Amino acid sequence: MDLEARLHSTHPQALRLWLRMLTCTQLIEKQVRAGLRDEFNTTLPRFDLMAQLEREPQGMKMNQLSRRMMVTGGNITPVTDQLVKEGLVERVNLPDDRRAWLVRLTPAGRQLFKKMAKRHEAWIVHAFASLNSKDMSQLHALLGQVKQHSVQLASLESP
Amino acid sequence: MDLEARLHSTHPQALRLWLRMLTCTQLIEKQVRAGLRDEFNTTLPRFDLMAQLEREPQGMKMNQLSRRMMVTGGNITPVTDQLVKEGLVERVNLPDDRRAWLVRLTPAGRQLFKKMAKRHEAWIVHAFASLNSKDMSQLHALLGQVKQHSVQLASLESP
DNA sequence: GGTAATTGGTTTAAGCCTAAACAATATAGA
DNA sequence: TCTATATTGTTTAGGCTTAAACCAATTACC
Repeated sequence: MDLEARLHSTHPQALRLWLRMLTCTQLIEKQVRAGLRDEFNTTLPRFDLMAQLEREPQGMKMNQLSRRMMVTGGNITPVTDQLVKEGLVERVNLPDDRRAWLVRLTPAGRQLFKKMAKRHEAWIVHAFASLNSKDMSQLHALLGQVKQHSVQLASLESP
Repeated sequence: MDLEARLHSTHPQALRLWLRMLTCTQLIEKQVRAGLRDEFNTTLPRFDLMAQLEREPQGMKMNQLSRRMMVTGGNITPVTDQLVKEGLVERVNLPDDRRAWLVRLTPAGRQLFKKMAKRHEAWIVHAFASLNSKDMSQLHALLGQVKQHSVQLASLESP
């Protein structure tokens, strides 16, 4: 009873593969969102933003954040606003560029993120628990090919 | 410069795999959305709804639609409204249940969907063009395991 | 037959997302 | 220098999404 149900038997392999991949991603993503909501009263975009910042202790510009998170710039502003309001993130003035901010985790943000990341990791490990290590690296490699191809296409379109 | 960039080397295999899968899905989905917008001035949810209806010529109840599309019920109403306004879909009264509608494609909707489906299929085939047939069935099988596991988890949580 | 629980669809509030337009600042080149 | 162009972040309008509350109709069961 999911997306794959609509397939004609004549549809090509790629279409079946795509719908299955989409279903998997949606199922896992729903679980992660539900966990973040139920256990931490937060959302996936907020978690993702914090995850990016955790990797860059000196902070990141809004711009960098939107590229890393693969979302448009107009998205980062309200999510950052919310995290600032919660005291998890701060905006620092950049002396050499008065247009830009440097966004970084506060100590409270860093501390909370550690807890969230641990739970997040557990959910993901659980989601892929039916695969052994060899399966996972095979899947990783195959998706690597798909990703590389898609990235090339995307960069051709917007040079 | 994407989601995977934030990984520590110590993060487990499952997390790396998940982020790569997410990146792939997002890249392909963005291309599909852009295509639907640029070539047909429509959106992915509208296309998905029409795709479900195309499989069921006699029509579907709103309820069925939301389950198949894996979205909540409140979602189907405005998307259906829009498609009705465009004359692509119609709501038919159900004689034996006055609460429910039967939603089905109009002839115009069916005709347009055929064109869109053809293009959609081409985009997806293109997205997976870097994989040969054997790769694709391997990927399909691995994702099948992941899906089955996730579906079981989901059904345990909401019985 | 009559109440209770369920089901079908809609509405609401809140949040995320995009594309496009915008203002402020920075940079490059004549 | 001075102007054109690019970059940075924000805002806007429109649409999707969810959870929760809601109403109407149906079904189950006493």
